[in-house]
Amino acid sequence: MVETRTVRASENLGGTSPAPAVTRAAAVLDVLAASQSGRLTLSDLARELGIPKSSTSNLLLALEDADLITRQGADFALGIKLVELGAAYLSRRDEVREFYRFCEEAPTLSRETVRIAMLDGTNVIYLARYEGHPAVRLTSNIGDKMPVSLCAVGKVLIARLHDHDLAEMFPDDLELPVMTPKSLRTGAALKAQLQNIRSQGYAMEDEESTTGVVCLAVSVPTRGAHGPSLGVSVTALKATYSQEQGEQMVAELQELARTLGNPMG
Amino acid sequence: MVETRTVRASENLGGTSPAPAVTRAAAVLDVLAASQSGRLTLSDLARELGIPKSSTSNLLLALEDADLITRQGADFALGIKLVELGAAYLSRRDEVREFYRFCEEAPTLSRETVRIAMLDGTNVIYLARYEGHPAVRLTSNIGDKMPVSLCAVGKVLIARLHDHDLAEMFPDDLELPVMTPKSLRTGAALKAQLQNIRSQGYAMEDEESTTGVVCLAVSVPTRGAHGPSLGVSVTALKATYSQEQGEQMVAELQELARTLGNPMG
DNA sequence: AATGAGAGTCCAATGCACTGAACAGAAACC
DNA sequence: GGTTTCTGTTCAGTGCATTGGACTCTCATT
Repeated sequence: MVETRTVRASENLGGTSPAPAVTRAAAVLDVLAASQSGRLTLSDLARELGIPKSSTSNLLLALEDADLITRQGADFALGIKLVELGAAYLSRRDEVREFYRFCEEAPTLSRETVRIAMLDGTNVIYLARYEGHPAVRLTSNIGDKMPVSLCAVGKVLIARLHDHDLAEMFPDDLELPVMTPKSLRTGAALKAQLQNIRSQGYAMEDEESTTGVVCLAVSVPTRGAHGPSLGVSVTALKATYSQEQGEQMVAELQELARTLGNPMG
Repeated sequence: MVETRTVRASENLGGTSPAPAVTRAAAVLDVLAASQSGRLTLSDLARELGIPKSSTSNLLLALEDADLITRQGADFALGIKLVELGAAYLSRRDEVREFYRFCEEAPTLSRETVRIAMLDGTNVIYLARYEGHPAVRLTSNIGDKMPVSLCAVGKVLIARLHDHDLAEMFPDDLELPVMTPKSLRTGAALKAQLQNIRSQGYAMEDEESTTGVVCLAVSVPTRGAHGPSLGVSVTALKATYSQEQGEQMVAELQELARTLGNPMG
């Protein structure tokens, strides 16, 4: 945490930014979310954001007033209102409801750990998790972010993008985050897999984020003009994973994806 | 939705409000979260908030820029960033992690549906849910809000408050929200239960929010000076519920509460 | 076509939110 | 005790964000 980023009106190059206080307030939330302990003092935040303490004080008062942050003694932390707003977002996505319904009734998936995720830049965010049979106890929670290169859903979702976008997001020499010895290490390695994923219609992750764990994922056709990129995945233990079981799970995932893509549910 | 509330600097009576743009931006999020469809146009929002369209436009641009809202054609909706921030909040609460760990290992609770919630005004917000044996398929999700009068956790949490606070929050003649024939209907009825809850150390909900379902809840001792009011609850089917089973579950809930209240986990 | 009601955008004038510097309190150091 | 280095708060001046009204565009209705 050495770098100090300045959030000024001039930040958005190419145009003057409206409501700079809002932009800065959002930056406060980001900094709190990214901070190790989740608790920072006014001065910490002012330093981190590169804005005067007096201005920061005003921002924090307004944010606290709106319950978006809480004051804990001298420290500030994210507020419970954010959980509530996040839940409000999810409650509007009826894919989530349909996802649960489908998982409960699917012959194989109903006994597995299934997740639905959406693409957000070069990460995926998990929207819901179904745990039919918690053989695999996941550490990831709803709302958690994961680099696309490290999970099957991530790979299957970026496989939908155009090559020139991919080239921009993942230059050949880009160093990817590494979590296990099997993690993909460069943009080139990642892009090399995509053609294969496109032709077979699903993606696989083989111990790339967690040793001993494999994932299969399928992309959900975008419903409507403004929908996000969604994908569904199953997580299984490598030790008990078999080819036939994998094929069955992919088939059910594909049916789930079709169901979610269809506006009637 | 007839009433139009005006969000001006003078809103916070008793003092001028700093960073009014932030206060208004938070109001935008609230309105979107509260709206039926979750999608409103710029003009809708301007009307609802009682601020000029041009100002609203600026707010929305800034919010969109921060990913806190998304534009879907002419409509605006809550953004995925809120889910992410909500998850960041939860990830910092280590009570949640400990809650899961405890539930998995507890003899009885590990096979039940258990939740942890926190008090937020006259509502509780669910922070996590453990589903050991999904006999009871809950419709509530993490981040969902519930009036305290309708659930066991709510009742056990307000039982900790002082009488004068209770008198203010729940006047005798206050009409409470009703979801089943057994729901408590007035502030007086709610307060009448509290003395009993205090003396027995746990609260029960008997088909007050969902017919056929009972809940037991215990309050978690507040850890540290600035901690929120937390409670844990089990949900069971009334049909299969027995006295002995209830006693066992209360005992385990109390142990869970002690564990969570203890700073070492 | 013509009209009206809705949407969102634009821009100059202006009033208020931001800020810098000075201030005060707490804690840590020598 | 004195000094330094934190913390957060206060306030008057000023520069920029806000805003009202005019504008454009789209879509129904007559």
